Amino acid sequence: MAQRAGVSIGTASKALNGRGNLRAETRARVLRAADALGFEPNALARSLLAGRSFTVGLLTADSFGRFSIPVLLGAEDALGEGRVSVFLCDVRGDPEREHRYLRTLLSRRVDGIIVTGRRVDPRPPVSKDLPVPVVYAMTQSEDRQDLSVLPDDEGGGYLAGEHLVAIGRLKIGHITGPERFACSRRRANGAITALAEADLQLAGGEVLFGEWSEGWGREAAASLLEREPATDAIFCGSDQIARGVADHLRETGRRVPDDVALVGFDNWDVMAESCRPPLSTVDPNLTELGRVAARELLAAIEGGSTGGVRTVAANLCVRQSTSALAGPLAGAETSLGLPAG
Amino acid sequence: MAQRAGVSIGTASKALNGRGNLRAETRARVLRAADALGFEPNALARSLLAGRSFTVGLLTADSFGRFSIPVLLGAEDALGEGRVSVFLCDVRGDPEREHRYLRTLLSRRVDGIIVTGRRVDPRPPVSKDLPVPVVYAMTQSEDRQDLSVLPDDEGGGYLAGEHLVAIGRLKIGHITGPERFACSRRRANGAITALAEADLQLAGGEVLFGEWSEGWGREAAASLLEREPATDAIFCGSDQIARGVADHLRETGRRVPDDVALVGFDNWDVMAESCRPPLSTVDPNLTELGRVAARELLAAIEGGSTGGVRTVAANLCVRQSTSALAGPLAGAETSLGLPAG
DNA sequence: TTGAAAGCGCTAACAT
DNA sequence: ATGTTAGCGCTTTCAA
Repeated sequence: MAQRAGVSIGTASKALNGRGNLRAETRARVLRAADALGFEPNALARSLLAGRSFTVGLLTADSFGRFSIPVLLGAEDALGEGRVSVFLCDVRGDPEREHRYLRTLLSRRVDGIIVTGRRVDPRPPVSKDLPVPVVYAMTQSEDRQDLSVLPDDEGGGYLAGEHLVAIGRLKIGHITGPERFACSRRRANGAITALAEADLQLAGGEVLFGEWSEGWGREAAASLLEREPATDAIFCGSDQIARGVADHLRETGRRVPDDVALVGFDNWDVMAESCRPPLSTVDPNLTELGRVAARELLAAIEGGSTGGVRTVAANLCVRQSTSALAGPLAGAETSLGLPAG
Repeated sequence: MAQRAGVSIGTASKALNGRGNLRAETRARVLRAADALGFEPNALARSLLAGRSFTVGLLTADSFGRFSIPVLLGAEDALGEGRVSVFLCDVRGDPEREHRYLRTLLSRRVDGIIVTGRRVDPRPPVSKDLPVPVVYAMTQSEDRQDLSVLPDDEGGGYLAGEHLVAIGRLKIGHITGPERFACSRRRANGAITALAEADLQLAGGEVLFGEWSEGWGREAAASLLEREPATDAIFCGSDQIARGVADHLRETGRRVPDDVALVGFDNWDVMAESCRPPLSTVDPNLTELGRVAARELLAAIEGGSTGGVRTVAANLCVRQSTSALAGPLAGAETSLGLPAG
C-alpha cells in the first residue's frame, strides 16, 4: 500500500482525495508514492462505503440494432464525462433474460438504468418498484409516470415537408413503412402539416404505407408515378426506402433532383451517401437522444426526477437529392434545423 | 437484512450460497425471507472480499462501427453466460481517452479487458504490465506475446474463389478495397490460391485495389469488363463494392448470375439482401469472433493463458447472385463452410 | 497536522 | 447445526 510513504492509511486517503488538513510536504510525498506504485484506489471498496457505485446499466429491449447503437454511444459518452461507467446488457427481446440482467444490475448496485430499443408500441415497465431510477430511450414505458426519451418523428416529418415546399415543389408524395408503426404515422402527419401550411396536399392523395425496404421503395415509386405522373418530390419514411425510390427514378429516366426531389429519413450514412445522387435526409439525432437520456438519468439519480415523455429534435441534412444548384462537386452537405435542447 | 428470518448473518450467508451444513428447514426459512424482502446480495462487497469482480472491460480502439458491433455482441453473449458483466468503453480513437478508461477499469478491478476495433495494422499494446489479462479482438497487438483474435480473411477469400470455381466460372475477377489494408491483401491471396488450384488466374490479370465504396465497385466493374469482356464472375472485397458492381452490371445489360456471378464479403444483411439479386457473400462470423475472444479472456483469467494469434473461420452464405438454379422465389439462403471451432 | 478505529456488506474460519 | 469474529480496502469521525 501507498502507506510506504511513511504515513498512516487515513492520512494517505486524505492526501489522495484532497480532504483534511495536511502539510503540503506530506501530501506531495503521498502522491509521489502512490504514483510510483501505480496505486489505483479500489472503486469496489469506495462504492461499498459510499452506497453509490457510479455505474449504470444499459439494457436493450430488442437486441442492439442499427438504431440502438447511436443511442448507446451517446449515452456512454454523456455518462463517461461524469465518470460513470456503463454495464452493457443485451437482452435480445427475451423477458427471462431481461429479468436475469435486471437482478445482476441490482446486485451490482448500479445507480440507475437506461432501457433502450426500437419498439412499435410502448412496452411494459421493466419492473415496478425498482430501487433505482430508470429512463427509457427510443422506447416508451406504458406507465406514463416513467421517463421516456423519444425522437421527434412528427417534427422530422415536418422538416422534410417544409424543405420540399421551400424549394418550390408542388406535387409531393410520401412513401413510408408499415402503418402499424407509430413512427410512420407521426412522420407522415408532420409532413402533411407542413404541406397544409402551404395549401398543398399529398400527391397521389394518400400516404403509401408499406415496408422498410428498398424493394417497397421501388414498387411504391412506380405506383405513385403512375397515379400522379407530375409528382415533383417524394419524401420517404426511411433512407432505405428512398434508395429504392432513387433507383426506380433513375431507371425510368427521371432526374433527381431536377425532375423529382427526394428526402429520406434516418441519415444513415452508408445509405444516404451511396445513394445516387447523395440523399437529403432527416437526421433524428439518435446520439443526442442517448446523451439526453443519460443526462436525464443522472438528474434522476441526483434526485431531480420528473417523468413523462421528452422528445429530441431532428434536423435536416441537405445533400444533392434536393439541391438542384449544387453540382456533384459542390456537395458539401449542409445541416438545417435546431439541435436538441 | 434477511436475518429477520431469525438466524445469524453468517447462517444466512450459508443458506443463500448453499455452503455449510444447515437444517433444510432453516435454509428454506432464510430463502423465503430473502425472497420476501427482495434481497440481492451486494456484489460490491462480495467482489471486495473475493478479490475478483466478475466484470470485464470492453474497450474500442476506434469507435464502435458496423464491424465492432457484432464482435461486441458476441463477447457480451459469451460473458453473460458465465455471469460476467461488461463495462463498455468507447475510446473513439483518442489515446488520452483510452488511458483514462484504462485507469477507470483498473480501479473498478475488472478481471480482464477485451480491446476491439478495426485496424489496418497491428496496434501498440494497450499498456505493458497490466495486472489483468487482455485479449485483442478484430485488431492485433504489436506484441506477439499478446493474444489477438482475428477473422480468417485468407480463408474467406479462398471460400469465395472455390465457390466460383465450383459453379463452373472460368474468368474470375477480383475488386477490393485499398491495398494498404491487410485484409484486402489476405482476401485476395485466398481467392488467388483457390483459382490456382483449378489452374485459373485472375481475370484482368490483377487484383483491382481501390476503395470500400459502391462508387469504386461501379467504376472498377466497368474497367474490368473493358479489359476482359468475357469475365463471368467477380469476387468483391466487401458487400458495398459488390453492390456497386451489381448495379453496373444490371445497368449495362448483364444478367447476374447468368452472365456474371457475384460474391461479396461481410454478409452485411442490409447490403446483401437488398442487392439485386440478393448477394452471395462471405460471412466472417464476427459475432462468433467476439465469443471466441471472450472465451479466451475467461480462460486467461482462470490462468490458462496462451497468447499468439487465433483465427476464426469464415463461411459462405449463398444467395441468388451465384445460384443460377434458384429462382427469385427459391431464395432460401444456404450456408456453407465450417463454423469457427 | 496526523493516527487510530469504526464500519460499509459480505464470506470463511473457527467456536459453540 | 448455528453463531461469532476477522477482514477485504476504503473514508470518516474522533482522539492525540
